[in-house]
Amino acid sequence: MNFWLMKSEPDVFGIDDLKKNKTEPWDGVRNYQARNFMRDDMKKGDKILFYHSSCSPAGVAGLAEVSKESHPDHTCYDKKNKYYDPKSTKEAPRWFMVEVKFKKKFKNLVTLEEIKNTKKLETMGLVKKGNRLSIMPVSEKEFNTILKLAEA
DNA sequence: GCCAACGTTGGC
DNA sequence: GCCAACGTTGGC
Repeated sequence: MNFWLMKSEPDVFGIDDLKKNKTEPWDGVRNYQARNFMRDDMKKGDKILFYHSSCSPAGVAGLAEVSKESHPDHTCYDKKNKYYDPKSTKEAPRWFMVEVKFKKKFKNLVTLEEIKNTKKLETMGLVKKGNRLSIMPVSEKEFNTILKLAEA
């Protein structure tokens, strides 16, 4: 079992949207490192911290889990789609995605500020300088610490 | 809207 | 393979 943090902009797709849709294909990821995590390491049932970025306040908004493992991201084949990539073909797909399932919305957002102020969480990729990945691994300890903060 | 940090692209 | 130019991310 692995643990992950996935970023999303709530103006575009937030925890409430996931709650409403129940599941969501995580399409549009066009970063190789993030793609590799989805393609190679994310397994069904893995737990996900759903993070709201580019908003105020930014922070972990709830929990999700992987409901479908890696499969090609179809949005790169569609010329009209903003994620269209002519270098990715059906024969040799370049981009992959997983499907995520809603688990829980936190009563209280665990804000980025709180995370920064928590000693146990200073190892998180999220708060390391220069890390702008939209998907990143989280340790079980970090995951549980976030849960505690959410319940506090 | 600004801007620092970083990834990607493309000419050489 | 280098590196300048450009695009994107994301907190503030």
